[in-house]
Amino acid sequence: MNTLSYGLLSLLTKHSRTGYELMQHIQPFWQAKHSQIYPLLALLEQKGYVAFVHVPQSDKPDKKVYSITDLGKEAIRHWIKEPTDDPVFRDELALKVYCISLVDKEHALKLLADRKVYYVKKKERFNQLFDKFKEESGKDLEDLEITDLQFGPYVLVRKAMMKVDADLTWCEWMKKKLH
Amino acid sequence: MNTLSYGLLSLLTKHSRTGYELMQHIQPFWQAKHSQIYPLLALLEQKGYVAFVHVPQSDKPDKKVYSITDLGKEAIRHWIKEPTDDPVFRDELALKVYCISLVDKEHALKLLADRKVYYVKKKERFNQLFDKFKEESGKDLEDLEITDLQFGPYVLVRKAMMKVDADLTWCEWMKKKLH
DNA sequence: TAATGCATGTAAGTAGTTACATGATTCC
DNA sequence: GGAATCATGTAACTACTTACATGCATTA
Repeated sequence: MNTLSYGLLSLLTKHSRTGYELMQHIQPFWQAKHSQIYPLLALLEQKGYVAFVHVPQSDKPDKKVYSITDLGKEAIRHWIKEPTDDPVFRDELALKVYCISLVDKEHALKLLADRKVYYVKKKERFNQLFDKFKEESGKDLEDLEITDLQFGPYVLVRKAMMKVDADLTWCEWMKKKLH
Repeated sequence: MNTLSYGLLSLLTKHSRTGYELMQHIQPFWQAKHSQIYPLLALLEQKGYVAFVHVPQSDKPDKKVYSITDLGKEAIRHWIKEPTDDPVFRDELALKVYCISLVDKEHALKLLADRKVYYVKKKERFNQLFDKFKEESGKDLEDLEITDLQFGPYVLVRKAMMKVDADLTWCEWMKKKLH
């Protein structure tokens, strides 16, 4: 069982989803393609950690809706208590910035401007997610308890928002430094 | 040529280093093991992007000190101008936090406390790096120009410091939420 | 009419990790 | 006496990406 497998189980604790939906919703936390997810779901099903129902559709392709089993929930509880891997962060931009003195100011500004566009889009997506949370849960988000299924996803959105703000602050700081 | 290969070239623009040193210094920007780096250095040497001198040592194992060639610098200038890959961030903690409602408050606090230790250590390392920069460059770090070889590494340390502060802020915020 | 979204899957390739291998020195 | 650091390398494995494959509906 690799980390992504546990990640898929984790997403299924909130509600049932198709492989396609899992692929979409895991993106903010773990970048994975459908070609990696579908075989893992088959393995999870073999092990009895998930179960699926086949749902035929007429306008769209048929789908498999996966749910987590009690065995799957047990596996998750065990996993959470084990030591956590250090986060892995790989950014080509950082490697380019390291040797930025090799190119002129214009190219450096282009590099930064492109990345800023990426961060701004990301921020918008998280803002939308945040608004969706506000709609879904009737009460004030700040009153969510750890026992609430929404708690985890909510605090993760807050984490992502804090980080993207730090990234944008750096972009602005850099722009000023380059005049 | 993969991204890590360009990363190695990038580190060599500052000064010559051994494979072992490259492995150590690329860690903050790109996590890679020596077993991945040594074969890539051999390829870079074959292509004429780097050159090495064999340095025998008596107390420690002999080493190969690599330098970037003019051809290597050309390759880097071309790479910087090409579109940059989106950053990849994979954090097992995020996946665990997603389904944190499955475990009790004590386990959640343990999870957070462990990660805080990791971030505090990281912050210390960056503070030390920052101090080393201050020593090395005679002038005020804020006066560094893009043409200065130190500029890139310096702004990256600042980026890392901003991000680790955001991470620690989130940890504190979480701790309060969990009482 | 070309692209995008929905929806699943496999095959082939690249990237990254873990383990094996060696050996002196230093630190606890 | 055992672990960590320096220093290089290869072998085997796992994880991840890209490409191939299908097909209908909607949108630009």
